[in-house]
Amino acid sequence: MLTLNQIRENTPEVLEKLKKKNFNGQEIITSILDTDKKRRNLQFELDSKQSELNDLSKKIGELFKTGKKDEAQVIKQKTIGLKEEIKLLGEEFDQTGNELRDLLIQVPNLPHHSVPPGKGSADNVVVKSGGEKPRLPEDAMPHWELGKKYEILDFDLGTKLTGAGFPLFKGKGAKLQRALIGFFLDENEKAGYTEFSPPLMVNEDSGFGTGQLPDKEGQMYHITMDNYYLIPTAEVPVTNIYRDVILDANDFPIRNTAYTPCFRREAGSYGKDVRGLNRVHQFDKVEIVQIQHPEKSYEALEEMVNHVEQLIIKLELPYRIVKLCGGDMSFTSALTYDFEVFAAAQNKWLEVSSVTNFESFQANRLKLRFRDDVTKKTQLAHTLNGSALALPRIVAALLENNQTEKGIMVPLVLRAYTGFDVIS
RNA sequence: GGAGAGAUGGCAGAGUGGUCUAAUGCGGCGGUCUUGAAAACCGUUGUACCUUUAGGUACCGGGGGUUCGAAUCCCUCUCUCUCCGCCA
Repeated sequence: MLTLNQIRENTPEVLEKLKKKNFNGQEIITSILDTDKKRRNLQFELDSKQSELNDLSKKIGELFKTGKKDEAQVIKQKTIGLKEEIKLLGEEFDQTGNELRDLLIQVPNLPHHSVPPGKGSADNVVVKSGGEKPRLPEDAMPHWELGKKYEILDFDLGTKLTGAGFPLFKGKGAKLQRALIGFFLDENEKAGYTEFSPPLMVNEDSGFGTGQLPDKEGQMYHITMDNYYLIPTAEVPVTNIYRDVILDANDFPIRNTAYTPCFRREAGSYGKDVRGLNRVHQFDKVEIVQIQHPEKSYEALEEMVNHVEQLIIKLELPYRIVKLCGGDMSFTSALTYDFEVFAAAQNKWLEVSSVTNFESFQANRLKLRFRDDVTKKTQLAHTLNGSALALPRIVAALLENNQTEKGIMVPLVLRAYTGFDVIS
């Protein structure tokens, strides 16, 4: 959520930036400014009346104390009309406040100046690539067939237990999952991230804080009986730790990491790259989150990008880093780098991480602030997050790229975690 | 699931209808003293919004109500603690 100050003080600039995100904000920004003005006028009126009533009440109190009941009765009469006015004004004020909020949450975050223009994924910019695409044997298989062949991955049983998109890993497949999680967490810890193991369900406030609610409500599994949501990413609990928090400037940087299963309904995406592990309803992911000083958040973003890149390099996967264009970025993002690895048997690039600086967009919803050392005033912090890394597509690429006549070779860095070198 | 108690500032903790503009203590910050530090003493110490020389309004777990006036009374929800039951 943008702040009113951002919109009030730089209206033309805001409109210009929104255009880059393919969002025509002219109409909504105008009504935000109007509604804001209206709300402020109402507040001034309401505050004045309230102040008047408070004065009268004090007087009545004094008169009662000194026994002048008749005079008190006279003043009491005066408060009747005033109270009615305050009630009506209060209702209008609250309503206007709600209208303003409803408008504000519809405006996407402003893109960073370096975000490339563009309408969709075709306009994203590959900023770096690395690793080598493997040469596969003649009879190379996609990962869903490899999973069957080596009995490590069973989609049919997952469907039996739950439904489509809930894969079941078994034997060395299950152990590979555990190895990857351990490897990622250890690497993140070495890079200065503190490990968390958060709740997998969150309440409405948390869903709102990181921006999943209300707009992406249909993408989360909702436990209606208790009004909880299954988390679509660890970002939600791990960032909401800092909801309604005022940090000290020297608390920065905060670096957190967490492994969690992630649950996504993926409504509306049926039939689009959904084979095998490419798109599933439940998957494992290790997430990194940073809370930073506004002046340092882009440094932090680069640091996170470098860190994620190192993880992929250590897994020996061919990859590319993509800077998302204005039209392809998420609603909440100011700047996003996607990481894609190449799954050779499918001949496809699969997104395995999305590293984003939200600037103060989430912080404003979260009321996540810090106290400025110099001015002693509170100010919104910046939040960032990224996957380090999401497992299923990494597994897909590992299985496909590392298949040999002898079986699937486990990357060197994982062998201490798996306890085996090859899946055969 | 049943019964009871409770939720007040960074923390502890008083306040049960009218200077509450929230006591007091601890902590934090500034100062005096000191070679320096500690102790002692003095001062200061929440958030947000409106208007801005100065003010004003709201906030005592959330929401609603009674009243001229609510931290205080009533209703309701959430959470915490104690005991019982069930259970990994």
